[in-house]
Amino acid sequence: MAYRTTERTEAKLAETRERIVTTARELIAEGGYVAAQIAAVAERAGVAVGTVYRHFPSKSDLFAEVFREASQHEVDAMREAVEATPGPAADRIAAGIDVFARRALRGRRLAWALLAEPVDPAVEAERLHFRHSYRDLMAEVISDGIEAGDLPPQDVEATAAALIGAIGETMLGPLSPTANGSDPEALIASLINFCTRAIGEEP
Amino acid sequence: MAYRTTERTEAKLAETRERIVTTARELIAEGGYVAAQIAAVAERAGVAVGTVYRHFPSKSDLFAEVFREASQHEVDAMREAVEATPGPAADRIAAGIDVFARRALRGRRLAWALLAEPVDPAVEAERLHFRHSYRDLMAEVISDGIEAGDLPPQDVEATAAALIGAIGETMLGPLSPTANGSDPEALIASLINFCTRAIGEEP
DNA sequence: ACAAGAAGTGAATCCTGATTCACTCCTTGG
DNA sequence: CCAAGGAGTGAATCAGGATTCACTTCTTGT
Repeated sequence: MAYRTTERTEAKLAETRERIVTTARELIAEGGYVAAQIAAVAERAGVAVGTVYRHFPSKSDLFAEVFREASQHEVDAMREAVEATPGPAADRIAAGIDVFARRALRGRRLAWALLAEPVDPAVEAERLHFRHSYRDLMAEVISDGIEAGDLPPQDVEATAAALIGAIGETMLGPLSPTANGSDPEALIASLINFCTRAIGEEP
Repeated sequence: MAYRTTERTEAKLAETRERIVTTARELIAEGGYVAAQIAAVAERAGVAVGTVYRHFPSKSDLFAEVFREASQHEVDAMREAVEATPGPAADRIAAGIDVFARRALRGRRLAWALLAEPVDPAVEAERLHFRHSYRDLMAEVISDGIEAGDLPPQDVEATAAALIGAIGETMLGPLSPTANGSDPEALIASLINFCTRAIGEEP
């Protein structure tokens, strides 16, 4: 045996892999899944098609990873906002939505891809996980609010799911007024009002 | 000239066309767009593939029609419920949601396909129209409510969009508790509570 | 019964990408 | 410098469906 990958080589490998993932995310952010063919990723990343397959067994696997990283990032941001906010449940949820909304406004395409654009089953599984995280985060805060007496009793899961739907539709859905350049600040304010009322708090 | 289609022939033509559309809708209701290949539609409808193309220039056109009919039907049902309900805006919206929710529970697959499953652009245009109709219906009622002093002033469009999102997610989305057999009645009640609060009415 | 004009048929073709793999190029340890 | 063990390459292959079209089978009016 005369060849065994050394640390330097490993690093180069990892770098290439990373570049592929990053490129894939960029392409999705620009044109959604349709624009993210393996050939396109390879070209933009400066490698051959075969190289992509040396790092990922299939397209699904590559995109599952892209998805996982990107969504984790989003959820972390929202969680951080929620946890950094003191006060009653309504305020904490408002803070979370605010962060979500602003992040979604930059990078609509990517946000939409993460939240709603259809993909193959393997990637869909990642999305489900992602949505669950969002919902659980909301549900947790609402539960606390109910216990503290800030919010009326309610089906926490259902409320949380409905909140996710409302947020997604308002910011990213086909009905979203953000599509036609209306004032984003006003939209965010409306959304927060809506959600605040919806959980049972007077705005 | 020795042949000109007669009334009887026309009728047979129309019947075949109708059968194709109906079959396509059934297939979507059973397995979504993936299950609705032209070949499958043709076979189930008892015609040859070529015949489908004699009636519709392309797959998109066929499904756009399926879509248009089905969604019109849904919106009509909701509109009817809203218009048949007297009283304050909150009650009317609750009635609309109730109808939507119950219809969605039967035929989840079709409802999801209509509302959210990804499709090609031509069909997507129909969906947009469909969602707009829903939103406008909600928006109209909310506006009336505000004018009548039943509801607080708010961005009507944004509220309506958020409602659609909340309803869709709750009843059909991947987070929907309906997926795992929880009590549908309770879910509908929660949803209506949520929406009622969200538009600014005490439940 | 016949010819013209349509409608029906489905095997063959096309298209769009994902996936493979025989071959070339590097790295490494001896 | 050499041979072994990977890593990189991209043209060729596959696959899944939509779409076509040369040919067959009705229908109708004379």
